[in-house]
Order: sequence, then structure tokens, then C-alpha cells
Amino acid sequence: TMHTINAVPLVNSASIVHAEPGGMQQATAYRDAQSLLQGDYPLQTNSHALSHAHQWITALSHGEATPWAEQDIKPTVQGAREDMHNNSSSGNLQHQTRHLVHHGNHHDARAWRTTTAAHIPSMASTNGQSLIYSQPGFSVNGLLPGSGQAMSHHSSLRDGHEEHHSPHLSEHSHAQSQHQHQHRPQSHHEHSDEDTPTSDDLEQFAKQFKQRRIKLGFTQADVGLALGTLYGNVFSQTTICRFEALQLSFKNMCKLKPLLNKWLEEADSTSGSPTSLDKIAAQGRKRKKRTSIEVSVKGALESHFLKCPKPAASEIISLADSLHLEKEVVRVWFCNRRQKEKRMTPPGGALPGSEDVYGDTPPHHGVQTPVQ
DNA sequence: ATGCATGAGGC
DNA sequence: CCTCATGCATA
Repeated sequence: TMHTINAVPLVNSASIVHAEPGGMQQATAYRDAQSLLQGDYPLQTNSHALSHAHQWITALSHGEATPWAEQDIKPTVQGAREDMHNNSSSGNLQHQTRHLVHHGNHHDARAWRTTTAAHIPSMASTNGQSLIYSQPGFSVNGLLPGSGQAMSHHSSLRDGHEEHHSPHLSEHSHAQSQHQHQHRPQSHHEHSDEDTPTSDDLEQFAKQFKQRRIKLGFTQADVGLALGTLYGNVFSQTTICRFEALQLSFKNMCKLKPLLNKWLEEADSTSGSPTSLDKIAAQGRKRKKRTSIEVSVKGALESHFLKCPKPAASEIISLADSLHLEKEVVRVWFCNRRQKEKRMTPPGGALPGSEDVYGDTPPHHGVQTPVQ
């Protein structure tokens, strides 16, 4: 039926070796970086020995009700995000319109920075990296490639343009563009950086971003880390990955684009402010062990989802019961499943014509039809 | 690359 | 309880 994956963070001595000049494989780089990042925090490999040992080795015994999470340590990280939240808005006027009023203008990464000052990611201590990159001889500016000196060449990157067009001009199955009904015919430059981009812009940017990132020798994790070091907003490998794969909501993509774009520019010019930023201690919180749902059970959930993507609490309970899963697990599963439908790149490919996915779009309409 | 999870806001 | 942005832990 179901079991939980046990995961006691073990550390593998991070092989800080990765070199591979120039043509390193992204996979390789990614691996190294990841092991560094993850292995780092459990061991406190670095100076700050903030011993706050360990969370989520959770008690096996556990009580029925939320065994994990005994102490609620707020990461303190959130504060700064509020701002960003409303700001991205314009993308899909789902239900944010009201916020547009104030701060209709800080699209710029810098704007956030101010409000974000010292902002600590919940747990991603990244000391391991600085430890490595701090080596004399390596400039430390928050955006060094995981592969060390691998980056030697680079090409210019002025916005919008290719580098290489995919030879196969697929008949462009871009049906999406329904998200942005707003085109600011503003008489000014459409710096793919300003205003709300179109789905195509995003797709284009993401693709190019990934390509350049790789050429520069950075891993997704490197980028996420650099964003934090440089602008105060740390992101995980996961987020960068999802951005590149367009697996985020349209709005989310819009929010991240400016930051990534900025990073890209900076990475190109190997800008030189040696920003040796130190991460401050990250607080830990117990995390429930990930539930592994069996395929057969997933199938059942999936079919239920097709019938009713938004089951009522009572339905969730009975469903959970019949599937022998905790109610919470089922509830979360549905939440995640719904969220998946809203990504720019939905799973099965949204059905054309069904704009409002679940008919729950209350007063607003502009709901993006996932498409494709 | 992705599955399940957390938490801040919103009602 | 939901939506959304995010991410740890995994496959």
C-alpha cells in the first residue's frame, strides 16, 4: 500500500573535483553541485557550525496527528516575498488585479532586493560552495560555474536573438498565448525584460537561458545559489529546472525571468564585484517523510481527479480511506495535481477549449488554458 | 527531473 | 481548505 521513504541525510564526501573544461556535461555538473549542496548542510562542513542537528530523522513512532513538526520554527524568510507576490501580477489577471495598484513598477530585481535584505533560505546552507570557490585565484562573485574554471568562452547575449535556431521549425504549436491578453503597446522597447512577456517570450527566454547557462558551465543549482548571493533571493535547483522546462505558472515565470535575465547578463560579463556573501544560519524544521504512493493507487487518484479535480473534504476522507492513505496525503495530492494543470507545460496536454479548468474560477476569467 | 511537502495568504 | 511559490528528497 504505502510506505514512507526513509531518508537520513548521509553525506558523501563531496568530490570537489569537477573540472571538465568547456564541454562539460550538464548532468555531471549538476550532480557535483547537488551533492555539495545537500551534503553540506547535514555536516556543517563549513565554519559556521550552527549545530542544529537534525530535523526530519523523524521519530518513527509518531503520533497520529502530525508527528513531524513539533516545533514550529518559522524560517523567517517569507517576509520579503510578500512584495514579489503581488508584483508579478500582470501575467494572468487571475485574481490579483487589486494589488496592481501600488507598486506597479518594481519589476526590477533590485527593487526586491531592498525589501529582501538579509533573507535566509530555510535550509539551503550553501557553505560548501563558498568553501570551494573561495580558493584564491577564483574570483568569488556569487556566480562561478560549478565546474570551476570551465568557463572560458562565451558569446555575447543581447536580448532576444538566438545563437542557433533549432533547425526544425516545428509548426510552432504555440497555442498558449492566451495568458497575455495584455500587450502594452507602449511606445518603448520591449526589452524582453520589462512588461509582461508573452508565453512565447518566456519559452524563448527559457530555452536560451538554459543554453547559455550550460555553455557558461553553470548548473541549475549554481544559478539558484548565485541569485541569492547576488540579489538576495535564493532559489533551488528545482526552481531553476522548472523554469527552464516551463513547468511553472505563467505568473511565476514572469516573476523569475527578470532575475534570471539579470544573472545571465552578469554571468556573461563575469562581473567583478567579489561578493563574498555569507549565508546566515538557516533554521530547520521537521519535514514529514515523503510518502510513496503506489502506481496503482496513483492511477486511482488520477481517475478520480479526472472526474472531480476538486473533491470536498468529505470525499477526500472517504477516498483516502478506501485507498489506505492519510487524508492529508490525498488532499495534498489533489492540490499538487491541480497545480500541475496550471503549469505552462501541463502534463497530458490540456484540452483545448476548456479554459476554466475547474469551473472554480470565480469572478475572474482570464484563466490561462494550459494548452500543450 | 519530479513527487510529495510546507507555508503564506486569501476567503 | 484552497491557491501558489518553492524546495527537499528521490528516482
